[in-house]
Amino acid sequence: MGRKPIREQRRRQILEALYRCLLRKPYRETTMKDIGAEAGINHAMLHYYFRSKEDILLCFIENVYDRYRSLFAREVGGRPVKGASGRELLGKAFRFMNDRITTDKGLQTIFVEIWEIALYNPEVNARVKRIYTDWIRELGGIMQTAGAGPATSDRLAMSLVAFQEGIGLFSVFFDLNKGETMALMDYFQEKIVEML
Amino acid sequence: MGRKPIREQRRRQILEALYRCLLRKPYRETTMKDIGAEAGINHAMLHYYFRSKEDILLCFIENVYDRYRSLFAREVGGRPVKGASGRELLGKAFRFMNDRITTDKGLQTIFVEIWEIALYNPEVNARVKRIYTDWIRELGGIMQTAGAGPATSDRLAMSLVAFQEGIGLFSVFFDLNKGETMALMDYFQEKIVEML
Amino acid sequence: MGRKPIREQRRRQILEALYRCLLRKPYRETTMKDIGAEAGINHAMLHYYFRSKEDILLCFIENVYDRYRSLFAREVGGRPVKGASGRELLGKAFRFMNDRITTDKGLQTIFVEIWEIALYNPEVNARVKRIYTDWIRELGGIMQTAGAGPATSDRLAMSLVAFQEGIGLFSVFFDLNKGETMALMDYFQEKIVEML
Amino acid sequence: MGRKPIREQRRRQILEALYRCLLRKPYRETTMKDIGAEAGINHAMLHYYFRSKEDILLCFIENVYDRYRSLFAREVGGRPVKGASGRELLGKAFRFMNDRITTDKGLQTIFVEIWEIALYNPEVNARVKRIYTDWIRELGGIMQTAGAGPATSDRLAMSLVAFQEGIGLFSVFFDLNKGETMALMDYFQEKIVEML
DNA sequence: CATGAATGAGTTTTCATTCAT
DNA sequence: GATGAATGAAAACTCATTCAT
Repeated sequence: MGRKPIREQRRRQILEALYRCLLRKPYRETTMKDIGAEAGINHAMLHYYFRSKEDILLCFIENVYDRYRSLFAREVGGRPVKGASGRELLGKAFRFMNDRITTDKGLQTIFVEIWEIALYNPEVNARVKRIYTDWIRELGGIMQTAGAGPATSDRLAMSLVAFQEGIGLFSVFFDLNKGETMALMDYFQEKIVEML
Repeated sequence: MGRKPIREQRRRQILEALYRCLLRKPYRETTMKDIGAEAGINHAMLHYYFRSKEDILLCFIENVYDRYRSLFAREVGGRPVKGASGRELLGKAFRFMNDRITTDKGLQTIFVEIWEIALYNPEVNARVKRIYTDWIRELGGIMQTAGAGPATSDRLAMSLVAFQEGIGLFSVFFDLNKGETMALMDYFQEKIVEML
Repeated sequence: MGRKPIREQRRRQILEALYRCLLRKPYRETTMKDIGAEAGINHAMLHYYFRSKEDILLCFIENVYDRYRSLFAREVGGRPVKGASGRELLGKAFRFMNDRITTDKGLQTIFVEIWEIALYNPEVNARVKRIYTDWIRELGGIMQTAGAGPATSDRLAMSLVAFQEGIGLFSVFFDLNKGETMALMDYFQEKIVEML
Repeated sequence: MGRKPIREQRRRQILEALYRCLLRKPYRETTMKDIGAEAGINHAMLHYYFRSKEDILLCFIENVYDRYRSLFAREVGGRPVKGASGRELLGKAFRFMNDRITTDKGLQTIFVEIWEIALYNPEVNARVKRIYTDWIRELGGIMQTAGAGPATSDRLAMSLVAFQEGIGLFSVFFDLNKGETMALMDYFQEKIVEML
């Protein structure tokens, strides 16, 4: 009885459609119809699977965040893996940031979009703030394992993430290629390692 | 001074109104009526003084840019002023960035807004790109006067501006106070000076 | 009793669900999903048991009418029961009206709803008209047994039912309690008895 | 400069259009487009002259009320006019009710509509309640001038208005002609006069 | 019988832009 | 120049009904 529950798949389809839409148009100019078309789904169905357009966005943000968290856990490992020194861990974290985040122009583009929305949308704001807070805390923790004092590591982590976001922004605007972007990041990151 | 033709005066009023509007709402939610009301001008007149809503935005960006260029010229001096050593000039430039730009939350908010629009709007994009290019070039030039080689100065300038934008973004999101923001900037800027 | 075919059971469930829904929302804001949820039945099934939303309403009205007819038959007796004088019968009828109808705020609320729908929906209109016609005729008949001439009894019955509906309406709007409502009814009804 | 301010005229046009619309369709099935078409005005303009569809309705109710209040003042006179005995005044009031309200089928139709909306819409409810309260108070006042004690007059006035509304409702449903409707009203009203 | 999925038409509302005076 | 009025296109969201399993 009843159809195969296809709910989760459809929701994913829609979230992925939003991702692709945001690569072409700002969120506010992306209509429900656009998202539906991109997902190959009647636009009325979007309201069946999500409460509202904003709900889609919120889930989308959550989704992106989760994806990267688990990617990070897989590639870097949240806690210092046995045998890996703090420095090695920090190196891995930097590589992750550079490789998976800062040089992913699509992702950066979407993040600029999300920052902007977060300026005046409290729900989005809360989520964005949490993402950055988590990220900074995570990085700070790793820096401590690599030998930094608590006060320094906090400030350094925040600076580093800010720097990363700035570079990400520029890589989009100046259409930097991966090499250029990484060079900018590397240089700074090396300095940081030296400071520890 | 000679009284300005009313046209210029009105245009300025409108651009200033947009500034205030953008402190409250995103551009795309700001209506022509909002801008008109804020400027104390009938909204139909906005089309008399500007071609379109986008035209207002474009002029607005130009305007902001000009304002800061001339402020910079006044406070720092575009060219190494006779008698000022390169290092001193760089210090002044840093102080300008920190004081007038990065710690001005309103300005930073508006910049986040503009970045986002620039992502998908070619006209805005061109203007924003030019602003950052100029700014990086300017800073690079000063760094050279302060002793950096041309290659290093370019990269450093870009990194510094990226960093600045990242910190500006965070100062908005985490609602950092002036002191906190400046501390983050200073720390990095000192390192840069050391590197020269 | 023999267990009722499930179909009838389900239909009843749905009609009762509509009753409860109408206590919370107007018919036109009540969705099929609402009714389904209230009945504990998948909303698509409503179309299996009824032709359409309107069909549910139509059956609902019939249902309410039948319920009150049989209640009336039980409590008052449709025909002058042997041994009961006309006046006694009329008294019972009045008591029924006051007790079971006019002071039942839920029922009155739903009736206001139904009047309104009947204004523009011919099917509903026909049913509502029949209900009032029957009711007036019934009451008129009783009045005749109580001694009124045919012409007087018709007019009196209609007036009385009109009055009853008016008071029912007010009891909802002014949130009159049972005592207040009955006092208003009683007073008028006594006058009527005197007129016979 | 500027156009002739046509605001009030347009608002009236729209309100009148709503009146005509409500004679054909329930409020909830009346679309803004319907009202616009009926008024001969682009439907987007309705939002220029009124905040929302509900705002139109609210103003409409207010408007109807005002119209009848001033009509009443003109035809009956709010206060016992010098030389007019209480009985005469009461007679005039009854004539007004019968002539202008209860036998106006369009008005009664619209009132049924409004009652229904008032059931679940607090704003409309408040206005409707106020209208009836005022009306009952007014009538009660006149009854006192005609000799009734305060307690009796209150109850009588409420009963009379309830009766009136009931008859109005029936005149719509049974499509009574003016004569029939008035006969029903008159009979009861005479009784009332006798009771004073 | 039952159910989640799908559709299509429709509703209110918004807004940049233009018009008429 | 200035202003209120007008337009038309579009957006988010809703829902009765039907479909597929």
